[in-house]
Amino acid sequence: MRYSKAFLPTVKEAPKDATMPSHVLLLRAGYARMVGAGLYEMLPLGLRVLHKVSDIVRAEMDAAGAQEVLMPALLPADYFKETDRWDGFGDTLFRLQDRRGQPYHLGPTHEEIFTDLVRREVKSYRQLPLNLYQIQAKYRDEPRPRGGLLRGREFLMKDAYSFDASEEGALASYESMRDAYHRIFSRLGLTYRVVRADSGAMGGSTSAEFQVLTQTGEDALVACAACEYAANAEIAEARAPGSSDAPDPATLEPVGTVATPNVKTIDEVVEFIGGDLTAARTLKSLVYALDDEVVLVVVRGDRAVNETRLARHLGVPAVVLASDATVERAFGALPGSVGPVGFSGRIVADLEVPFVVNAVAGANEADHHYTNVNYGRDFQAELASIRQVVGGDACPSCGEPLEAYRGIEGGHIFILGTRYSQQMGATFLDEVGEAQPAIMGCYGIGISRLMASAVEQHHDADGICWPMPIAPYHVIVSPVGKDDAVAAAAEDVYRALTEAGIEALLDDRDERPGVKFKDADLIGIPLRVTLGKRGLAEGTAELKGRTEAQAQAVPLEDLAATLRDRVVTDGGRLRL
RNA sequence: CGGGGCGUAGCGCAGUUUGGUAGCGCGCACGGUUCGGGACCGUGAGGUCGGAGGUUCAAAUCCUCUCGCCCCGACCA
Repeated sequence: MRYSKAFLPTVKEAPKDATMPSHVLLLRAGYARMVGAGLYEMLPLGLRVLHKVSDIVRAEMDAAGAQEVLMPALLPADYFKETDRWDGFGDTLFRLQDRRGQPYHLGPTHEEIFTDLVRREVKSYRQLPLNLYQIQAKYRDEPRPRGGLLRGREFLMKDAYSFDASEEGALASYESMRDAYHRIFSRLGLTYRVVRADSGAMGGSTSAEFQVLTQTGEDALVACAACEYAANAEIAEARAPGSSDAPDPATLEPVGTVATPNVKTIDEVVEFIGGDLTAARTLKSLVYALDDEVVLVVVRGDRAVNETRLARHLGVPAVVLASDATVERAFGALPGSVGPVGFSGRIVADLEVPFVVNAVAGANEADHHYTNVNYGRDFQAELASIRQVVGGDACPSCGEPLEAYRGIEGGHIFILGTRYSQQMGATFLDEVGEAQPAIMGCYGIGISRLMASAVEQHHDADGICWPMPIAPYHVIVSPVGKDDAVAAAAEDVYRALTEAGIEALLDDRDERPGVKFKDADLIGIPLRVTLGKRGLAEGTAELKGRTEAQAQAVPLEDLAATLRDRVVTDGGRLRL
């Protein structure tokens, strides 16, 4: 492509609405334009990237035995009504009517339509397993679109649906997709983790999220640097202190009482008592109200309670802090003065609590705290892993420090079971002629979201730094200076690269070198070949990787071969 | 949906408090000088000030209503 002919509008200043790096850069570098909240136009460069991502996804899906189809985006309401999602999806569903007043919607996800197709066409176990997918726009009227292409109201998604005759088959389909996803995310050049998440209301079934690690993602994660452990912070746990850390009984001091007027928070306690007291040597006591009882929850003073884990431990959907009145009734003191010592009700303590020696805790009396409180001697509790994990905590699987990340959910796979097939009557006849509902799985990848995720992960102060496999072009050829010989040499190079199957962008604009370099960096093409009259006199061009500081001189006659090797090594695909 | 903020030239902004002929930078067009990291000089085009209604001799500015967008939160296959 010749830059002079390309529809490639770069801008110096970002629209003020854009805050995320990917949003700013994709707009500035001429990949996309916004037309409304969560609605984007894909310009030529952006579409090239989407195609590259799609091609990789398609190749790996096909290799895993899935078959591509294309379903309508505009769908009659009947299907969602069959599974109660017409109401269940709520305001997120884009609803519309045709001229006769018949209700339709734009597909936010396509379980029903695929299930319908299969129930009409699949009659026998001999036709299973079957895995169908599509790459298509999805529509969701999000309460709040944000982050540019990261959460739009229209977005490009690959969704696949597997149908199996048995549980084992469904698991095999799921595992095959999981393996394919690993290959896809690796090939895309993304740093990612497979993460267990709270399955929430959908509940119970096997699922995994493929999270692209970034500083700006919507989900908080922890991931181990040393092993494969990674989890959504909502459900993550840390390795509990070992028995070798157990307190020496000889060091336990007798319990004392201190007057702590108007001292409520842990920070205030630490400051008021002073000395060598730290928050880690206090106990934080929180009171949660269940239907028929109150539960005292104790964590180390510098920790936060993970309410998702607490709710799981208690076997309830969600937990709510008790009101001041409830707390006073149960403890004779208000929050800020409550503690486990002397409380006869249910106490749940985090696994770290037994290792806090001679702790300060609320005395269940206004304006008083106990000192030298020790678990076991002074109170007992159910022990459970209920604290919020933070970066630096020990990995539950290998003990090495966990790192805190934010992640962008780029893919999600799960086994659906028979929810849809049962409700919609998608059955097949098994070996003995009995009708059985197909066991389903579904597997999504946010194509346009991954494009933005890649930018979140691969950019610097000057612009985007595309991984080679999804870069819109492999190489940008930048002749500098007004010399005719340079321009001619650039044409030769461009032709040679194109013939070698390398996707090259020739910056043949009549612009100053600084402008060309700034645009090249902004656009983020992985390799740049600079031609100038100095190098030309020696028969060389400069080759510089987007993320490299130094350029290297390459003889012109070696250029095509050198670039070919480099493109292929970096995961690019030659167009031959 | 709750809280906050913003709509003025293609983009980024000033002007609104205190009503009085709509400005700046970038970009764009033309001419000239420049040419290895977003050059410089000159000339010029471009805006119903988000929309509707009202107050006033006069509204970007004051009042009412409305639409849109962004951020935080709630929500989220």
